[in-house]
Amino acid sequence: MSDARPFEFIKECPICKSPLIKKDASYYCVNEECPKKDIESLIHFAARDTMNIIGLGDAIIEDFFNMGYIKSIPDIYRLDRYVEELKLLEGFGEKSINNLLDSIEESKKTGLDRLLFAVGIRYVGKKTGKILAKRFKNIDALASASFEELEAIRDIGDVIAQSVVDYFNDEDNLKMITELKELGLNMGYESNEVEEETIFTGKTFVLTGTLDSITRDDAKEKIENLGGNCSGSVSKKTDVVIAGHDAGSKYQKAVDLGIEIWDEAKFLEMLNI
DNA sequence: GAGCCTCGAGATCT
DNA sequence: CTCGAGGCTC
Repeated sequence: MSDARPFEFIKECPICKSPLIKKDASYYCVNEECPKKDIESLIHFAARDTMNIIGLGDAIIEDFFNMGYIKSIPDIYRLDRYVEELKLLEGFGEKSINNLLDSIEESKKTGLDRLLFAVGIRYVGKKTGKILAKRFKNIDALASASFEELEAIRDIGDVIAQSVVDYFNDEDNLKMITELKELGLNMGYESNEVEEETIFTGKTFVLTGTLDSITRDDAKEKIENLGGNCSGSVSKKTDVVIAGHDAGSKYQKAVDLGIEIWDEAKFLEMLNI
């Protein structure tokens, strides 16, 4: 790639035929109006880490988008209008559609932290969503927060503060939030974290290697619910490294830095308070 | 010492 | 991205 040009055209977007540009390791369509962006934002919304709607994966979202059933995020919660029609689609039946609608209904309860991540506010991901949800408790309080108020929060700097202010100043975004509220989505946040101190409280953990009895995501969630933090890399700020089998460089670094190491058995024992 | 800048480390974002 | 450390100026 030549440095003289701002970007290099590679190929065309399969959806709208506009050129694609390469940014980091991925290709992006230059067309701001490209429907692929809408599809991707819907996929992100329904994904496991966000609203966790089972039965609404990327392929089905793309199909439903192209067929006109889901054009926007609120449309997901209006899908029940088409229930009889959907059951007739190839590959769907009574049971799969009912399961899908159940999962959509269930996702309404999810809560503000994941909802903030799901709607795609720039720089607001899983962690920042939780920080904001915890601090403001409901979406109206967040929507009326000032830049100064946001920037004063730990781990929120000027860039994220501005991004949040901009998001809630946008009429389209506000309209969508209102619709979601009317459709019955939970716009509040109740912490499921334990109040009392645990061995995990305030400590930073790093997971490495393979754990047999629990997935990495579940382990992370449990640690966080018990008041701990998880990070991806070992540093002098790491308190404990949890090492499954076949652990690699992170294990070695923990040894070098003299950081406490728990094996899976020790970790399970600690979870079992 | 307050104010401003740059830089690196660590963590996060989609 | 955020933030704190360290250097520099006034």
